[in-house]
Amino acid sequence: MDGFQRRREQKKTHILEATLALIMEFGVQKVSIAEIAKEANVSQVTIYNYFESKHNLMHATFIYYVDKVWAEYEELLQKDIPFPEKIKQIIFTKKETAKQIHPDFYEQLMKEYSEGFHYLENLYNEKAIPYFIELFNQGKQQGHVDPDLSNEAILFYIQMMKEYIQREDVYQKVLPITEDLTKLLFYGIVGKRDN
Amino acid sequence: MDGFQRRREQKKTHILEATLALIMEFGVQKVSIAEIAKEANVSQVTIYNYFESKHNLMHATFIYYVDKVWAEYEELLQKDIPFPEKIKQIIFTKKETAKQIHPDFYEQLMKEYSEGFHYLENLYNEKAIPYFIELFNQGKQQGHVDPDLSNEAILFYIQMMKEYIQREDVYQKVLPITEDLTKLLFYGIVGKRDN
Amino acid sequence: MDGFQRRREQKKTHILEATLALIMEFGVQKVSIAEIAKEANVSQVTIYNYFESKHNLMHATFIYYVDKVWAEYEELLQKDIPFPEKIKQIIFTKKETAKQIHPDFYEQLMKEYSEGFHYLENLYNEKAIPYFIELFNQGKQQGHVDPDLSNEAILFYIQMMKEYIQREDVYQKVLPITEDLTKLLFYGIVGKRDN
Amino acid sequence: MDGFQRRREQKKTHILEATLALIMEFGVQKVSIAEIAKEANVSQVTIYNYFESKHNLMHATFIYYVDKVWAEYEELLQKDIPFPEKIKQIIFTKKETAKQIHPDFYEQLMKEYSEGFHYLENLYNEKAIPYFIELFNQGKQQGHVDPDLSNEAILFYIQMMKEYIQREDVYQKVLPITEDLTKLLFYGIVGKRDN
DNA sequence: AATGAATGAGGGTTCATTCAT
DNA sequence: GATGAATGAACCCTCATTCAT
Repeated sequence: MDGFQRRREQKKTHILEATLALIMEFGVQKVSIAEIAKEANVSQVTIYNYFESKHNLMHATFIYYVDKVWAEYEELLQKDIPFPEKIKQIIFTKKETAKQIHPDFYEQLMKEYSEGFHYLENLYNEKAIPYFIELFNQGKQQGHVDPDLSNEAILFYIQMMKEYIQREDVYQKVLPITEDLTKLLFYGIVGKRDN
Repeated sequence: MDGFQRRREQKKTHILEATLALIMEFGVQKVSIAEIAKEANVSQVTIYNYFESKHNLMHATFIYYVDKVWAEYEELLQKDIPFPEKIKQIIFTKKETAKQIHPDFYEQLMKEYSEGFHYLENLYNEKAIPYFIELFNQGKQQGHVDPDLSNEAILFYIQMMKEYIQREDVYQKVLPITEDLTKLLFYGIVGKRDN
Repeated sequence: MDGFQRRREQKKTHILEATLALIMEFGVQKVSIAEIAKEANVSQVTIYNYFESKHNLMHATFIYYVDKVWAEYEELLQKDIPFPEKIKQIIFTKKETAKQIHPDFYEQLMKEYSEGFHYLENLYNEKAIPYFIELFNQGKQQGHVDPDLSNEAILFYIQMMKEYIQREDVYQKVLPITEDLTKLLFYGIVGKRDN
Repeated sequence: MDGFQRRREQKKTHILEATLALIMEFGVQKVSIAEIAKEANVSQVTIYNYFESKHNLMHATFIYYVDKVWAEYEELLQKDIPFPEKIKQIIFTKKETAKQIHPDFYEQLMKEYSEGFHYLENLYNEKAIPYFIELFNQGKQQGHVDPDLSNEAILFYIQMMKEYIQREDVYQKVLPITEDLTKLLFYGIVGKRDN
């Protein structure tokens, strides 16, 4: 990649960062191209030169975001720590990237940007899922996980806790009850029967 | 309330229903006053005569919606059925009203319509919470619930499952794993230790 | 039609007149909605309330124009004057409406507004053509027209002269040679063989 | 002209060809500099380096076009064939160059590019007209043309038929009635009196 | 000399809101 | 009290043209 290309990529990234920041706070619809241009210190047309339309810009921003999240995630998955600790970290570690995520962002991802969504699903199915399956199977062998539970259900369950807990409006309430939530995760509402 | 007042209330309700229907499908931002007016078969100005601004209309619609949901909910809470069954119903019964709820709806509720949000919180704190506390306490006494768990944590947990499962994009995936999710709810990932 | 409807129609006509005037001078593309709004003393949005889009406005303007032209034309066709005189008037009478017609107008009619074009063709086929056929047949019987010529060819020929002569850039040159052009029309370049 | 100059001219011609092709299909207004640049495989700025503005580029393209048309035309005029045959060819021969001409092209020529127009008129007056005058005079002497008709009128007449017939929307209709149109050209609507 | 990048001005369109009847 | 009509502001997008390399 020559100097031109590199500068171009840098600027693109710059615009994507600005877009992401604004989108996460205000949502896709409330952010105008004019605002993005201002935030990124470029003219509106420059954005069009790079991304052709608001739709495309949003699509590209999604991809950019997903890649970023995945990069952070992967690191955690590779860590060599005991099973229960890893599960706890997966659920309760609030990722930098997800901090200020705006619900509208996901909504748009689902409804209007199906391409972006497929990209996400692909990544998920081909990289994340296989890893989790392996993780759960290990957990079952080591006696940390009820072997009668389907991996799908466990994955769903963990995904649920993770996503819900990261919702900005919810996160505040989680902190004081983290310990109890961990217990609920492992032993349910019936609780541990340690006899 | 005289005839005039009653007619006025009817018309208001009519507008609120139309607004709610549109909002739930398309979200607050994508629905214009013109569309609401058309759906409700009134002129735009009539809406302004009743609600003064789009903001106010949305606020009123939230209140209207929350009351409606609560009415449905209350019924379930009063039912005289065993504890585990009631918990399952609370979580897995998909309410009519919530069926097609649009994420944007909650978002707006949180961010822009704090008054509406406070109304919701009030209702929740003063009516729902006390009932749940009572319910959990009973559960603890009957041995269905680990007495060491805080009520806040259990409530949070149940709320989480309920809300997450009712997300339209999620609901489809839940059906085949309902049994396992129930087990997870009661016994956690470690599973039942029935010895 | 009540007062409201009538006022509405008047305003519509007003906008159509303004549009027509501007279009004829500058062409469809060079005229902006903003300019039309100014010319008609309404806001841009009012135009959208009536016509929904620029495309629709142009379409309506075409219909309006065609009807207008036809009304003028019909009058001439009904006149009770001798055949040669009528032909000459048809060709050389410059109609008020056609005075400042802009080529772009026809072009758009052809290319983008096919509905409008079909309207025009219908009118032509069902009203104008039958009259001409009748006229030419009379002309042939009275010895004014070569009976071997097809009516289609004659009609084409007359249409050609009429249209070409009314082109603004051409009209100026026609005046001094009107007499000769009449001779050419009736006798061709070979000229009259009055023996 | 040295090598630099020659390359420069080639590039200019290349741009002119691209411009002409696009203009003829879409009209002056619908073609953007960006499109021309793409079609000609140069950057937009290169076009500005050569032609300074869109206006100038269009002007140059007109000149280029006119010269091209004239070159084709001249060939026909020089042919040594009988008078009636030559007239017919002049009118009915559809030139390659004119095949896909866009009405907008003429319009712009008339309204905005008066310089280009003068160039055309000059060419016409100084090269074409004298030739036609000579041709018609020969025609008159040979008895093919009514000697009472002014050369201006005949020229106008032929020009009219030629231009009208070459209009793309018209050309289709001409073919089946070519024979009759020829008769009309030579003998008018009254027809040949061959007694 | 040639290019990629950037831009100000303007176009069509939509929307929440007000005016006038 | 209810309505049709009207509007200013804002939005997405395009284009001829200039800047910087």
